[in-house]
Amino acid sequence: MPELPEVENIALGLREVIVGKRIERVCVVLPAIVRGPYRRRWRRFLEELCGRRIERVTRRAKRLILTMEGDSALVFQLGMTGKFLLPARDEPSGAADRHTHTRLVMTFGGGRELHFIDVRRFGRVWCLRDLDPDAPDAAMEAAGMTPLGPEPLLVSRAAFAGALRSRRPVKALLLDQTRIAGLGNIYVDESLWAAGIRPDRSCASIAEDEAALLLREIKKVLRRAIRHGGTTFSDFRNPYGDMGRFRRRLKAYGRTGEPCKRCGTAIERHVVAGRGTHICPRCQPKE
DNA sequence: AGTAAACTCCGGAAGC
DNA sequence: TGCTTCCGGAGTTTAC
Repeated sequence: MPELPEVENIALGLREVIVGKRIERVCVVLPAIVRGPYRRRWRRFLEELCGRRIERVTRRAKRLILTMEGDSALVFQLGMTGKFLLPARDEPSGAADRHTHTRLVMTFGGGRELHFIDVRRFGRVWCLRDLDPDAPDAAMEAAGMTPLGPEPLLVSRAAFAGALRSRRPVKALLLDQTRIAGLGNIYVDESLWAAGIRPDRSCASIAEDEAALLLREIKKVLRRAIRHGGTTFSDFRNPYGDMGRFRRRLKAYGRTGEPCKRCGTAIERHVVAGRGTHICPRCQPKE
């Protein structure tokens, strides 16, 4: 599942290849993924992109943003299984994956292609105008996209404490993209394990120093995951087809029954906020 | 209004 | 072999 670190790595990988490239054509294989004001006029919107250069490849939370000359933009939300692939220049589109689950293909001058692939079809792409890549929220909200909370790597301690003002379970808050934007199931479980906080605890029970610790651990986990290329749990790949290397460094997520890396107690799996949740019952005590 | 749970989309994987 | 169930990011709906 692509969360913030995976999308950051996708952006890094795409940036070095496609920035400055001129779009020759965009082929939408599955029109149902297109959203926004141009949802029903995407053909025309995408035709207008032809001949323009890609100016920026950026990330906002789990969204990947391609900004073109003239401030038109494509914003991708990858859902569970969305990924990008940059087939090597001469590769004759061979992978079976590519034929059956490719949802959109951009072709650049020189013949280089970018494929958006998404098995589960939860991924979406928004066609936007007048997007400032350094402040994309205004354009995204104007197009009807759900407003996003602050970036976890940039948010201040005070703003984070504010985001936690609630009586809901802390895990529910961390997954709520309108409160804080970019975390998903994997990194929420990892951060809560690192901070020694039980995911089902009410935010109201979390003291100021615990919140500060939690934020520090969130930032540490995200930075390490970014550095290691993200986590491949089932099928994440970067645009070159490489797996993330962070999986073997996970401390809680997906380790049900295995010994806690801190105390040796078996990791347990529960359901919190409707999600599979991994905890060490000893390191993450009740209240 | 805030919250929570249920339901929707979808197909691979796991279980029977 | 073939069926059923599970899973989840995010949006919507329903109920308190």
